[in-house]
Amino acid sequence: MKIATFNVNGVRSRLDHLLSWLEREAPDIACLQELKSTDAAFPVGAINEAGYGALWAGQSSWNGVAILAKGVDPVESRRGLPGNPKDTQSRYLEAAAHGVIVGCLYLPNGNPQPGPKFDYKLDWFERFLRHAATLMKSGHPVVLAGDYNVVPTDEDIYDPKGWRRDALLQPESREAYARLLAQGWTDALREMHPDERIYTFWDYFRQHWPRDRGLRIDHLLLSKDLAARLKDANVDRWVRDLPKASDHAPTWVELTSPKARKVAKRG
DNA sequence: ATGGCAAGTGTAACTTGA
Repeated sequence: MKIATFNVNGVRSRLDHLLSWLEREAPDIACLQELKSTDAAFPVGAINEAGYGALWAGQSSWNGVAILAKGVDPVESRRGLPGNPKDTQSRYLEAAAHGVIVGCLYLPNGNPQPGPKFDYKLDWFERFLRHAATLMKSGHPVVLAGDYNVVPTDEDIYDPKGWRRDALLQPESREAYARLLAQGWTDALREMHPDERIYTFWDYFRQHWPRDRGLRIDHLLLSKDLAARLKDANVDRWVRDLPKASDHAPTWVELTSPKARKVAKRG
């Protein structure tokens, strides 16, 4: 089973790319971020025609997350993080599909820092940490997939010095991510590729994509039982190479089938 | 320290992203 996350940077302007990617890679579950679309304008018809059920939490102009599931309708388990009813930004959606619970997140960017946007990022992160701990304790098979807007280590960026003041590399951001992993989550890409430089985002400036100057900020975190089923993880770089591409590439994990439960033999 | 590019809103020029 393949589970993917893709920051589309506008689901309507990227619809052709999204459909091409779904057709070619056929993920069983796909988490989308940065829809930049209202709920009413979300292209559910085209996604259904592509063979996917969908849940979405849109918002005018910015943010927005969606969960797609191949051949089934994902069953919503949560819309928005607990802990702050005043937060109206569409950044978290959670559902059950194909035997797993998937949390789709778009963690705030936080620039410029310091400032209110960075404060919001850290506050959102704390609420996410609390909810992630609850999910971990539940014992369910869970994947937390999305755009975390955190470069976990200096091995996850082409030039840490050039970005040292950026919100994505701040000690507070990295420490929060480390605390998340300390709950017992497995960073699937890093687990599969412990010594490789792997990027999921290349900004639009200074020809960073052709020069492969990227950042690893889109992550899939697996609960313990799912980590035991981890078979492969990687980045669909070809999508980033399309004309008018999103600045992120789809990132995915492949899991083996859950171990068949032993059935008592008759007789 | 700043800007480079892109998308949305809305139709000029801003806000935001990372």
